[in-house]
Amino acid sequence: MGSNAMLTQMMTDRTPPLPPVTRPVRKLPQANQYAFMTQIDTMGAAMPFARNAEIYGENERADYLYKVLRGSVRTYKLLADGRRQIGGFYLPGDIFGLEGGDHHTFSAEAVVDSRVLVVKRSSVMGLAGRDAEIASQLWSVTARELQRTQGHIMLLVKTARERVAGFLLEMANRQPAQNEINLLMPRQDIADYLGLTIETVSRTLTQLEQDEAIAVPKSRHILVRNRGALSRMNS
Amino acid sequence: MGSNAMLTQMMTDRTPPLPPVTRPVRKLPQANQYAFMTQIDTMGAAMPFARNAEIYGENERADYLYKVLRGSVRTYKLLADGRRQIGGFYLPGDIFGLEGGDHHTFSAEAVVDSRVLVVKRSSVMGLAGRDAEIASQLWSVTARELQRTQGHIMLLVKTARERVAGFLLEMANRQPAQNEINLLMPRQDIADYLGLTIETVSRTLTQLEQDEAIAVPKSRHILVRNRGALSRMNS
DNA sequence: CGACCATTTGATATGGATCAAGCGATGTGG
DNA sequence: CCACATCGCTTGATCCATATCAAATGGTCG
Repeated sequence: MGSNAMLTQMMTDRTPPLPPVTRPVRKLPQANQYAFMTQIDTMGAAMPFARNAEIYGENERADYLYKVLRGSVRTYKLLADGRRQIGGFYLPGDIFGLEGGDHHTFSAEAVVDSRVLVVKRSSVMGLAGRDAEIASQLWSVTARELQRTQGHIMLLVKTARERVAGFLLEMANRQPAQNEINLLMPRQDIADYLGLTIETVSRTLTQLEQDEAIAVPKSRHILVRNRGALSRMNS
Repeated sequence: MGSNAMLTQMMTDRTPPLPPVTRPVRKLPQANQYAFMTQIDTMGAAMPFARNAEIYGENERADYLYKVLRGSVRTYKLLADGRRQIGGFYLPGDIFGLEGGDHHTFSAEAVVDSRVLVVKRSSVMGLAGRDAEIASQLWSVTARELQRTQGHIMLLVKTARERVAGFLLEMANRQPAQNEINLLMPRQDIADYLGLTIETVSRTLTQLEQDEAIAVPKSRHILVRNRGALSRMNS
């Protein structure tokens, strides 16, 4: 709630054109996402968010859309009894907050201190109305997000082992170093993403380590030792 | 696999313009979906599918998109060990098969004898490139599907009772008679949609009936007796 | 060093899966 | 029209994966 006022303020102090963003190169199915990103980069304002700071809240008006510049963002929803479901983790280059309705269905928070590009939704929609290329890229981003959530559904019906393995592969594929995962989020976030408890996540990681599928030199630093074994737990 | 050949054939025998489709009026967030539907109605061919017939298979090229005219369609994915996850149920007026990649990530089958409008994806994409209104509606359909899958995720992390209650509410909201649900699918489909077993679904329905939240005069015919009670199991 | 927070590990409880009948509709052939 | 096979659904008994409750360990920062 409070963040919307802050956003509006930030949006109006027209920050100078953004410096080129340095980010790890990520393999993406469609290369043209970069064009879209470059386009909207000039339309918004970069904003810093401290670790755990709210970016927007569930049920707020979805007047902006967002791109991670640095750090990481999680979207989530709270249930009546306090359970929390995380919808996704977003890394530099990822766009989030793009939803069908005019209100957000999830909340968004910074996982670590982060920098986020904030763009007025109406500007993007307006541009898409005039430029077919932008419209197509807007659709691509949304469709890719749809695919991601479908993959998330497939994770949630599996065993704990399979869920954790799937999560690790997903993360590994998004990191520059293919077999080295730097988790930016605590175990509780992983648990809430996978619909498990923190204890089960921890135990499962220990198991995977004992089975020599992974190594865990530090709790937030995981090495993939046997990708085949992890993959076999999927599909 | 086989269906693609059939589709191609159907698509080429240019069936005459479709007769106006009669369908129950459904409450939809965006009324303009109808415009989109009317537009694409003229672009494709109507095809019949028998109960359980495959409409397309996972990993096939996504060269077409589809709209249910009559009956019902389910999308699903099989896991290595034979488990089946249903991604969604589509009713008359619903569009399905619209995916980000160029290959389908789910398979689609008719739940009951159905009639489906089949439209070349490239035609719709081409039209969207020239007509901003169509492009916007294409985006809306995709974004709404994204919201649906997010709702599905929220279901999958709940208890059996909550999942079944959520499913019933979802179905009730899609039926013309708000408190009367005519299930077109067998219990196994419900189970595979909710990530439960058929036995658990059955037991849970019995429980809900004992708690007077619903009545089940026939196994495929459910009456919502206490919507509040069902809703309270959600959120 | 000590306080605090994140993570792991251990012991026990439980919701839903599994295994196994039973039951009620629907349809088919005699 | 009935006998009986089939299929979809329900109900019962038991088991097991993961949750819950509890405590120990480790890591970070003042």
